Formats: sequence, structure tokens, C-alpha cells
Amino acid sequence: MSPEEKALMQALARVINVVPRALDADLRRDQDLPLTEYFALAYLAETDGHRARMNELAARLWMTISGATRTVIRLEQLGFVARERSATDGRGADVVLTDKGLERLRRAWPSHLQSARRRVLDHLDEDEVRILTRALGSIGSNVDDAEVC
Amino acid sequence: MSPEEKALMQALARVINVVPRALDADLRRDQDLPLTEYFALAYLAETDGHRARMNELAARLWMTISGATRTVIRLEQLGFVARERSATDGRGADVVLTDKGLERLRRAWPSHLQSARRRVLDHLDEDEVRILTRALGSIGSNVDDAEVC
DNA sequence: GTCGTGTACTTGACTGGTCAACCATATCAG
DNA sequence: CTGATATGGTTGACCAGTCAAGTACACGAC
Repeated sequence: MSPEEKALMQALARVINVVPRALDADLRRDQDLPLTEYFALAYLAETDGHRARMNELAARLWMTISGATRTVIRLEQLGFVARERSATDGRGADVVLTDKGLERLRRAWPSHLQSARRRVLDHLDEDEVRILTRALGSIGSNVDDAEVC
Repeated sequence: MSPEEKALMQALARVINVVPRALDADLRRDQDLPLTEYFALAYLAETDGHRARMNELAARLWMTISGATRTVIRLEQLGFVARERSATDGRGADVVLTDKGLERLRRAWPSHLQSARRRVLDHLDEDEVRILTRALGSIGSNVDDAEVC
């Protein structure tokens, strides 16, 4: 492995370790909300009817279905989501964002946005954003799907 | 947040979730060695005298000292490292790579190298490596140190 | 010297996830 | 229709880490 490649792997390792912790720590400190739960709420808020199946949610969170179950249980206990039996498939469950959950997300959103700027986006110019997106996208895509999840 | 920025954050999130799992899964499958333990051995192999203090090792693994303690205990049970009381500071412990540990690392190394190529480096050309290294480096550096660790 | 404070590490309790076994329902072959 | 198999989700057992309290030693003030 060339020195350049080694430097890249180290920089990548640092980002992989440091960025998610920083984003999570920011959000917990400012909003008392773990990043995983924030992402779950954020995903539901984007969907039609503010509702999703467990497997979609799990995929979106890069988690196993059982991990998603645990997360949803926590959110349910907080009153931020409700679970309903799927109307179209009796085995499945729909997770539905409650008003309280939406409210919670609205309150947390500016804080996460600021955190993302400070921790990531502010360090990059426009060209870098473009190139990084492409490069990270191609790394991410050739790894994913059935092999990892 | 602009669409470009949002796309970047998503690409980054994917890489952050997917790359370390893929590298870990590869190494466990091929070598039956968790990535964390591999990194610990690899770091020790680079040091003078194949020896480091717990706090150095913890920092290198982006872990708390207590996390490092657990890792070292596992490696010790496998016979890959030994712990000695530090000669210069009676509170501290030196972690020393054993011959068996070095051997284990040598056997695992080609496998990890191949995995890193396949999962990351192969997807990037020379320019991208350069730009990514710089960009990830600046993201990583402005986040680190005392605030997260 | 010894006392107080600081530092290096370990340990018990906990957290947030995984994996594998399981239950309930769906779907398909006959 | 019925039985066999596949799928969606939950659950118990576990795992790899964190955090906070504790232990042992170091070091500076006196």
C-alpha cells in the first residue's frame, strides 16, 4: 500500500470513528436525543403518511430488523411513534410518527443541522463537496446490499 | 441544507456504516480476527520494541482506556500480547506484542490489505485519493481531541 | 517524610446493537 | 382447501463498547 493510500485509510478511519460520535454527542447534549432516534424520526417525517414498515426503517438506519425493533420500542415508549399492524400484510407492522414525535423532530432539527455544518460541511468548499459525494458514493455502493445488511 | 450537501451527508453516512462492517466481516471470515484486534496488533508492530502504553493504544484505536483494557484482555488470553508493569511509571502498563501475536498479524495482513483495496481503494483514482485525503483530514482534525475522546 | 492531589488503569453496571430461535401470517403447489 | 415453505417481525442470549467508581502509584508542597 502506497503512503498516499495509507494516509487515506487513516483519514477515513478517523472520520468513521469521530464524526458519528461528535454528531451523536452534540445532539444528546443539546436535545437529549440519540442520533439513531433522530434519524428514525427524520425518515418517518419524509415518508407519505409519516409511516413506514419495519424493514424499510431498518434499511434506512443501516441496522438489522431486530435493531430497528429495539429503536422503535424506545421511540414508542417516549410517545414519538406508534406501531400498527399493516393493513396489507398481517405479519408486518407499520411505524407511524405521532404529532408529538413530529414536534420533537422539529425542535431537534436546527440543532442537528448546525452540528452537521460545524462537524462536516464547513470544512469543505463546493468542489470538495462534489468530489467527495461522488467518491464516497462509489465506495458505499460497491460494498452494500445483502453482503453487509 | 442544499441538495448537494444533503447528498454528501447521505453518502458519508453510508460509508460510515458500511465500510467498517465490511472490513470487519471480511477479516473475521478470512482470518477469524476482529478488526479492532487487528488494529491493535498492527499498531504494536509499528512501535519501537513492539510495545505501547495503554493510553497510546486507546487513542490509536479511538477508544476509551477502558475499552482498550477489554481489547487487550482478549488479546492476552489469545497469547498475542503480554502486559507488563511499566518500568518508568508504576501505575502504568506496557502492552507488548508477542511472537505469536506478530505471527498472527503477518498472516492476517494480506487479507486485510486485499479487503481495503476491494472495499475502498479500488474505487478511487489518484486525484480522488489526494482530494479525499485532504478533505477527510480536515473534517477529522476539527472534531477530535478532548471533545470526543 | 507525609499529605493531598493528580494520573493510569481496572472493574461493575449498563447500553445499544447483533445473531439465532421463534411465532404468526402469507403464498404457492397440488 | 391443505400442507410446505417463505417472509416480517419479536425475543432471549450475547457482545463490544461506554461511563463512573475504585485502586494503586506518582509527584509537588510543606
